[in-house]
Amino acid sequence: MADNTNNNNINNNNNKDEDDEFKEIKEEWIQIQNSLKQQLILTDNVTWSLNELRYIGGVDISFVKDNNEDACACLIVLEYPSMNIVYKDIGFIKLTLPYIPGFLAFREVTFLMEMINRLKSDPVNSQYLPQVILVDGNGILHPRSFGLACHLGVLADIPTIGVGKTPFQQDGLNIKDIRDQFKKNCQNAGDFIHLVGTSGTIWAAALKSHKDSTNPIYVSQGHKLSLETTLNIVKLLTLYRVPEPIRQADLQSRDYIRLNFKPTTPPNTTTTTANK
DNA sequence: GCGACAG
DNA sequence: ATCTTGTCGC
Repeated sequence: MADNTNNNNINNNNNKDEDDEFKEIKEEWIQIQNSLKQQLILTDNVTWSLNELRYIGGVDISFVKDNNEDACACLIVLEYPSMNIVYKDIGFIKLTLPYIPGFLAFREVTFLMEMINRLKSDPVNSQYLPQVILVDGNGILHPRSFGLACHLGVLADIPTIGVGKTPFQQDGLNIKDIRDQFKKNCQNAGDFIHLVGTSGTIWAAALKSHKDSTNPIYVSQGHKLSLETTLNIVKLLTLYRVPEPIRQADLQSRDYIRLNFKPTTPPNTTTTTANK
């Protein structure tokens, strides 16, 4: 009865933390996404044409600082081309899962689906069900070609677009090369470069969305849209660096937290005296 | 051993 | 994601 209970490997205590504390759950999640991936469509698969684009959704989740479970989820529907907000679903949520790089969908997608399903079943507002949803996170620009935008699109069966502010570096993609090419080739708003991996895969586009933007946004296919159509839609909806549906969802959810979040235990645990 | 790692 | 002031320009 010695104390060498886990000696399957000879030297396994020189790594960072534990050896992948999420290894089990990751394997499970990969299987789930592999299954969903069979339903993913990366060509134009919509009944409308661009000049019939009217209702566009944007989703985002904002977080409370120093707090791992309280957050605010928001679904915005904009009318194009007026850009008026015609529908808003916003409220606090309780996060249950951590952020694990490459697995953002599992942390956020259930809350996004709740909002979409609420709209789908709303007798008054279901007319505003968006024709396409812009997602704060990548689409196929992802280690397993299935980012949050893809995951949400398949579950909701709605066309989606992934919009990221930082890219995954995979398949030979490299942030320095991307920035160099971007700086060289993208001078005006609307200019973009394709992100082509070593394998020849076109993962996304780095888009100069606004004339004053130094950094690109990374636009990748989510579901049911070609990259070309995806980019055309993003360009139509961009007034600032971040496309308006996502920008509005972000602004609204941040405001909501600032105005409505009440800490349960204020940082006043020291003084219980001196009230007169 | 080292770098990368959406939000 | 969040922490933060100013600053440059239209």
